[in-house]
Amino acid sequence: MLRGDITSALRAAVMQELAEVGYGRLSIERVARRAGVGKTAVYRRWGSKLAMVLDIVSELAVHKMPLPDTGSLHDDLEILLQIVNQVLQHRLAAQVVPDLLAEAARNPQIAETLQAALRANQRNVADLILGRAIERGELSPGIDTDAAVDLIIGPLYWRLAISRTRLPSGYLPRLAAVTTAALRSELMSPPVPKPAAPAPKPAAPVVAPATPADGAPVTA
Amino acid sequence: MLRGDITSALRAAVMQELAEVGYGRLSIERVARRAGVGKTAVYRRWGSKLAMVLDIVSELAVHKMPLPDTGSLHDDLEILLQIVNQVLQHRLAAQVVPDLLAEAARNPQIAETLQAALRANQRNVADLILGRAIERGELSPGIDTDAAVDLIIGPLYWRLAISRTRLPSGYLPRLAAVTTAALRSELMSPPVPKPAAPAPKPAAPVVAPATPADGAPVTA
Amino acid sequence: MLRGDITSALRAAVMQELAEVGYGRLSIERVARRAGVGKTAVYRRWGSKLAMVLDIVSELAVHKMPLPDTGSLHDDLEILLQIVNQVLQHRLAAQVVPDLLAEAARNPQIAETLQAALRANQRNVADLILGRAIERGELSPGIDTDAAVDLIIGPLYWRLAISRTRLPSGYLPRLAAVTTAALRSELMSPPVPKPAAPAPKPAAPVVAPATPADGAPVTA
Amino acid sequence: MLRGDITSALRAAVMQELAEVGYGRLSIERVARRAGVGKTAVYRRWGSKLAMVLDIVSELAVHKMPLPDTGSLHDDLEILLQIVNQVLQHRLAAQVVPDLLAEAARNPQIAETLQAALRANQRNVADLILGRAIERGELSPGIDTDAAVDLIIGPLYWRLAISRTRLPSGYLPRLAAVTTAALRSELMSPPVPKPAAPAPKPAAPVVAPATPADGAPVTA
DNA sequence: ATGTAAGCGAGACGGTACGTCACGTCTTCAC
DNA sequence: GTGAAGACGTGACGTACCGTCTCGCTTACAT
Repeated sequence: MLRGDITSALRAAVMQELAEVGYGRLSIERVARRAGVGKTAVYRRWGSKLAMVLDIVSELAVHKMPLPDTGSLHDDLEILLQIVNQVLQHRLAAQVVPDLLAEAARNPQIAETLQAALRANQRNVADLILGRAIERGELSPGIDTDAAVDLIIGPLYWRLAISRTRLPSGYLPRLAAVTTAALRSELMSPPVPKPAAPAPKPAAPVVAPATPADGAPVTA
Repeated sequence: MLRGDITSALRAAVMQELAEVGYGRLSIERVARRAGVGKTAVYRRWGSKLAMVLDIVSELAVHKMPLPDTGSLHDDLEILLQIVNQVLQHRLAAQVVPDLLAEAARNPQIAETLQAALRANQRNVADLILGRAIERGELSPGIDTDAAVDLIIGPLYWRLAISRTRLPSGYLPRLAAVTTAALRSELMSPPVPKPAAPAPKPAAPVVAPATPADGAPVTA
Repeated sequence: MLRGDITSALRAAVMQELAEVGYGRLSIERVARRAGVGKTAVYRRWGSKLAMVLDIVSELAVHKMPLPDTGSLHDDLEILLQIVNQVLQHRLAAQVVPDLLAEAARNPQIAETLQAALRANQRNVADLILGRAIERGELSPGIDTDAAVDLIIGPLYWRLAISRTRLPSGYLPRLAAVTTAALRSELMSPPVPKPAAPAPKPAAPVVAPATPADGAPVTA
Repeated sequence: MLRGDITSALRAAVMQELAEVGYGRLSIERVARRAGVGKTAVYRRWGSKLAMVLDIVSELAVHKMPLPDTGSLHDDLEILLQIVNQVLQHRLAAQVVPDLLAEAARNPQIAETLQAALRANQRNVADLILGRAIERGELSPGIDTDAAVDLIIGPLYWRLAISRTRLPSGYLPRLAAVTTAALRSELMSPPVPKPAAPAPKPAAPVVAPATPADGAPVTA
């Protein structure tokens, strides 16, 4: 008969701790202390830090977000970007999301859970917005949907989670417009990756190994 | 008179620890043990974990990466994407970069150092590739260079560091081509954010608050 | 709520460490390791190495030893010498006692504790055995009890703790007999220190300063 | 060609350190610092802390002390006691001697060295004073010389090194007289350890095991 | 109404890491 | 070659948390 108020307090405490110190430094002890609760109360609910975080994060992600369906690719995209913007502006999410994504690179269970959450949640940008656009004939059926998702989400995620600089007014609509145009380009369909001004064979020699003695160059 | 070989061993150990456990869990003791060295050897070089990581990361980032200068925006972009791809494919970088970027959201010193590294290192994608393209007349002088950088880097970073799925053959050239086209679009210059198919004023009301009880929705 | 079994393990470990390396080299870390216990378990019980040793040694010393009371000075002495012999033959005591006594010359707290332990424990050879002998008329009431204690304990302690050579059979009874006779001698009562063959004032000139340049001669 | 002044300074420093912290805590570093000298200066002279201490202590002990030879056992003893008193009153010796003797119980090399020093130095109380007394007929040839040494040295050592209480005036002459009488007693010759008031065989049962659970009783 | 089960906090336990200090060893320079 | 200087690994310091585990206390359901 676990007490619900304690469970809620723990959930909130976990999110705050995740934001403040990240998954790596998150400790059961701090969570319990923050929730004003004994450590046993935590272990009675989840067997480990990982289980605890996975459970809480999964549950949160399930909070359905409204999927846009305006009938036009451009409008769908603009609304989607606004949603993403809104979510990632949230204090907690802005800290927790990149942290968990980074942790996912180390911990397969986290990666899996996040993937599952994304998938269950949206079924997805790709499958819905793009799918509908294809059905409407706005996009070519041959489009590489993975690459399309990169184009749609990538720039905004980079700006919000990495650069973390303010968006100038009009940024989101402009990004929506540019992305829409790019997606419509026939370049997005794999068969003919022929660039406008072809660089015959530029690649390998131009790029030096770039790997220093012992470590890896840190650059993005 | 610090011994160089020990310093190198420590540098390598720090990178490996960063990759394995992340900045949050990185401990001086483990670094020293991994490098086969006493803790004192670490403290003789850096006063704290933060100073150590900042120094090592800065130094690594300084390893100049060759900046493309082919004379055409498209070719520059393609080469740039190849470089980024190459760097982020590296085992260590793939783990360390997102981790440090997430940590940067918490630790201003890390944020600052990473920014400085990026800036010093490239002076930058924006200032060079874009600048030269503008000089050549390939891009409008009024272009929002911040947004342009988001467009260039965002999709590939998302794919390599977040989605972490394999790139299909032809991905990079296609991305370069699409991005080039998008940058050239008159949409990228702020004055006239008039989209092709304008969405009159859809924004705010469409998107619900989306903030659950205590936490934030986890979505990207 | 400290666990008694752990306290016991620590006590034993302290004694063994004291025997092996002495008070000077005794370290909390080794004690804990030897007891198969965390350092915290030690610090939860005693605040410092000194407090720990003092407590343990005090408690051990309190283990009442049976005080002889046979009705005759000689028998009391013989039994006392047997007790002392038995105690100092014990592996641990043989190492720990001289070590702590030497340390006591440096550390007043140790000196005090040892004195207190001795006093509380026996109330003492002087006050009891000698006292009863005086009451019985076996010894003169004017006897210098301090000197008497020196006579009683000194030879055996020297033999067991310093010379550390085996006792020949009959040693203890003989020592008891000789000591008894000496104590009974009228020489032991201060008023008349007149020796049999008095050496009027031989002392000073015969004995050279004997102090070398920088150190002191090591002799006993 | 090691510099003599530095060697002397080191010798003095070693003795002072021995007195202040004892052999266990004595460290090359402190010795060198105290002598105002580099650590290398020490290691060039002695290979280890043990070798250093052994060498210095041996050399000091060799400083011949004048052996009394007055022609009477009592006078010899009184002078001997005065010498011992004088030596053990010396600040350094009072600390160093018991410390090294305690350490000798752990370290065979120290034990051996001290024994050798004593032997070489005196050839000895036993062999000389007692020997001469036997030759003069003052003592029985059958006397247990080891036990005799215990009787001679033990009480004073106990008083000076263990009890460490002031000697009342007349203490040494009285002790010399009592000891002389005791040595002359026919009890000191093994064959007949018959005591005045014989306690047939009281020993074993009277004395309880006295060994507590885990440690050893600390008593002297 | 009482007994039993379970949630709860408190906190002792063995660990790990902290940042510092002292040490014995070894190497590098100045004389 | 003698000396000082100091970097090196080791190990201990006393503290702080951590995850685990064992306690009494209390609450609440079932008898």
